[in-house]
Amino acid sequence: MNSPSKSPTVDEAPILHVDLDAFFASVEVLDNPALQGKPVAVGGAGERGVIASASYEARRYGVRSAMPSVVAKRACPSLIILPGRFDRYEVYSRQFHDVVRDLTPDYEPLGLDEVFADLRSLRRLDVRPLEAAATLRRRINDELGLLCGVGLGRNKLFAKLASKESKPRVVDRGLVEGSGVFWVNPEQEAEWLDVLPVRALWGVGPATAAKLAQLGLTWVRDLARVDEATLAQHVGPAMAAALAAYAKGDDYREVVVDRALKSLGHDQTFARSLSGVDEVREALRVHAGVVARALREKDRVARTVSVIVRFDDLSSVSRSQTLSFGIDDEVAIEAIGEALLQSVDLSRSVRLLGLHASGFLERSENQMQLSFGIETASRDAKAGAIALSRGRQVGNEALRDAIDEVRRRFGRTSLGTASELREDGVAVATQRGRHAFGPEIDGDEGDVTREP
DNA sequence: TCTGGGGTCCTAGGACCC
DNA sequence: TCTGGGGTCCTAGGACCC
Repeated sequence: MNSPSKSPTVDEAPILHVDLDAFFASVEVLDNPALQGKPVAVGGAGERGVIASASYEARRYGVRSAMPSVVAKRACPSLIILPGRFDRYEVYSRQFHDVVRDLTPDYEPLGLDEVFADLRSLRRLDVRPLEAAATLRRRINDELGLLCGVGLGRNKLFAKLASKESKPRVVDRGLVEGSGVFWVNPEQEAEWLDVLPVRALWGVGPATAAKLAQLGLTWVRDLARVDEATLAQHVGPAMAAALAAYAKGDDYREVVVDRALKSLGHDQTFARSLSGVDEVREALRVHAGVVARALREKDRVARTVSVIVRFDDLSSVSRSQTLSFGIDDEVAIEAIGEALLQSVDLSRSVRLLGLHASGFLERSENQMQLSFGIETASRDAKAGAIALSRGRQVGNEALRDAIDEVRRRFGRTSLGTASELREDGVAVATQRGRHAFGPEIDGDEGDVTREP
């Protein structure tokens, strides 16, 4: 479908998409050459593990990412499943971004192993997209030792489809080489869309595909014959608008440079489900440490804390609380988390516990929030400001008020833990000892030491 | 075969303000 | 006295992406 005689200009192929091949697994092979040529995967090896990345040798046996590890192991008994080493992948990811940045600063990462780039600012330099893509690919291979596919197109939709097309494919357990670089010529866009299942579109997963199937919509070309209002009744206005655009080959998503982080968190599925309040609380304490350290590392404070609990039947519930000020320390995050958990039925086995922070403020904004609180007499912010004036980052009083607020919302006598509340309704976390809310919290940047 | 962990975005309902 | 509509924020849940 490529027209080899023509080399598009930047205006004909403005968007580029790069996707590293089998990224995590490839890094593992680079770090341990003895793995070369073997079926390797990165993921959880336990009963509840899933595959995050699989080498092409593993893919020949049908191993795919998101596949449960037990299934993968059955498909490929010799599969070597390694735990993820995300610090390593981040090192490679940064090098990958460095190479892309040499081409253009107008790029947008997606996860660790993909980027979109907008080439239009290179117009005056007479950059030819196909040549630039080939150079990019060669450099990534030479300098990082990694293979990748590069796609070019009029927009993100076609650039991404093109990079996928450029990749090696498993056919009848054999590996078929990809072209490495692929461009969807605008004249051929319609032909492309004609043969594409809706499931191939960005944002169409199993649930949306099922809804569309009920409407008799299987192919992208089918989408062009329903009106957007009808579509919206089934998939919502935003999805309907996106699908209607994709069906015409349009995609209004821009390449967003420096997308701001909006939330961060930590989730863990336990090899053995937790049972009882004590086990869940202990896990929450560990989670709070992880989240707090991540916040401080990224120099953020968060106003909103959320917990998510998934039970053995895979149903889940979430609870969240937004404060008038931001926090970044484990004691505060844990305390809010504990208060939130009080309205969750912890008599059921807990398969997964998640703790998330969002609603970020800059540290300077947080100070303003706290100062402003004095004027508005907002209860928690005022208390926080008073505490701040004493040299503390967030005061005990502010936090206590925030926790009281959670209590008001859910009621004091929540499931499971009511008997463990102190009579004055303060400080859930003080159960474990003197560190929780006592005056010894001085809000410095160091970790609060805790008893084992 | 039975579903991870890092995230983003959307929706709907309720509270609150104007 | 009863009533409106729009905007914004918060919460809970769901879907999706890599």
